[in-house]
Amino acid sequence: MDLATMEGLEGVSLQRLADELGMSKSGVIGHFASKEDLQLRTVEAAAERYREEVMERAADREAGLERLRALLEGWIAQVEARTPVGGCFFWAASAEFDGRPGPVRELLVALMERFVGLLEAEVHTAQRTGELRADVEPAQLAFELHAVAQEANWARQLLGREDAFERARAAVARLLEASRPA
Amino acid sequence: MDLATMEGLEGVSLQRLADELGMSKSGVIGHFASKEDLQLRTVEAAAERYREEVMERAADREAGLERLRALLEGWIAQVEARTPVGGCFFWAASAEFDGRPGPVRELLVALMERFVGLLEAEVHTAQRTGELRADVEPAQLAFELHAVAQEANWARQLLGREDAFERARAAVARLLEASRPA
DNA sequence: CCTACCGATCGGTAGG
DNA sequence: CCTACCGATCGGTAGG
Repeated sequence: MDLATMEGLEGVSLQRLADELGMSKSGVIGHFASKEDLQLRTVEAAAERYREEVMERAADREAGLERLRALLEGWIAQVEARTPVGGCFFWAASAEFDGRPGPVRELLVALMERFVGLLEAEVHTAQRTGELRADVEPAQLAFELHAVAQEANWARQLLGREDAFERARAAVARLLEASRPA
Repeated sequence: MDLATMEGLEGVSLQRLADELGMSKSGVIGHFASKEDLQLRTVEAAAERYREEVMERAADREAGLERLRALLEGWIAQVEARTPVGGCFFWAASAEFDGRPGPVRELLVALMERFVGLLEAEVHTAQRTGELRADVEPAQLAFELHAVAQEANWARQLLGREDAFERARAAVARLLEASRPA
């Protein structure tokens, strides 16, 4: 996961991975059916880590606005903890595979749709509890929340902006506040 | 540029480019000092196209809020015109090179800082003309505006969301409206 | 898990 | 602009 975030999933060659692990190339490939299989399992491992560190912790919080905040803060904190070395695995993988058809792209699409869908569902729940206004469009708010989180990763990884995650937190807080009932 | 946006700057091999152009590999390499030189010139060409299609057109508009809107609409329209084939060159190149030190990364950083700086400067101008409130922080607003534009590219290229650019336009309009004087 | 090997492709050079 | 070639590396296999 770390290698793939920095050098790309395609950039993790079997030999390179073998050197990193102190074993032979055939020793590595014995664990995977092919390089594509290695890539799929790497994406699955990143999804599992994300599920544990972000989704499960948020699931303990009350459904609605509180859980929505926990999902976003969990995402931000998790990526922040991985900077400057690598940053967000899914951001890097998205850009690498958005133009390459195949099972890796399809898996990434399914995972990202699930996460964006979770944000949308939590906005919807917060509307039912009256914590967010009914005239807010869940898909639009989820789009903007996800946008500022991804921007934080971009600004930190490419530009080295140390304040990127604080900017994302401020934007999330303002977006949610602007969506509250009068 | 088109090949690099889809397959990555590293993925454009000299042989691949030669095939595409119907010439020999040595014929291609004769025009460049090295593959890194080819990558640098590709980034420069993309920056030049961006300058012509977005920055120069916006420069004709009145400084302040109107020019800020023109910069953002120019960016959105330019990337929208290139989808679904490839999307935004700089988004793809950012993710590919954010973890690779060297002159290509440095060039990308300089270009992206210039563009974000231009947005910030235009916010500042709009504050001086009274079109935007003085208590708005230019760097924070520029962060959020840039975020929704990048998110549109991500949502369209990876998820195939046809409404991504309309969502970005709506978010830009709302962000600017929320920053106007009471 | 290993060594040894396959054909293909990589960036780049020599020489014209 | 070309052909011909260099050593290195790619994913993957054979055989143990």
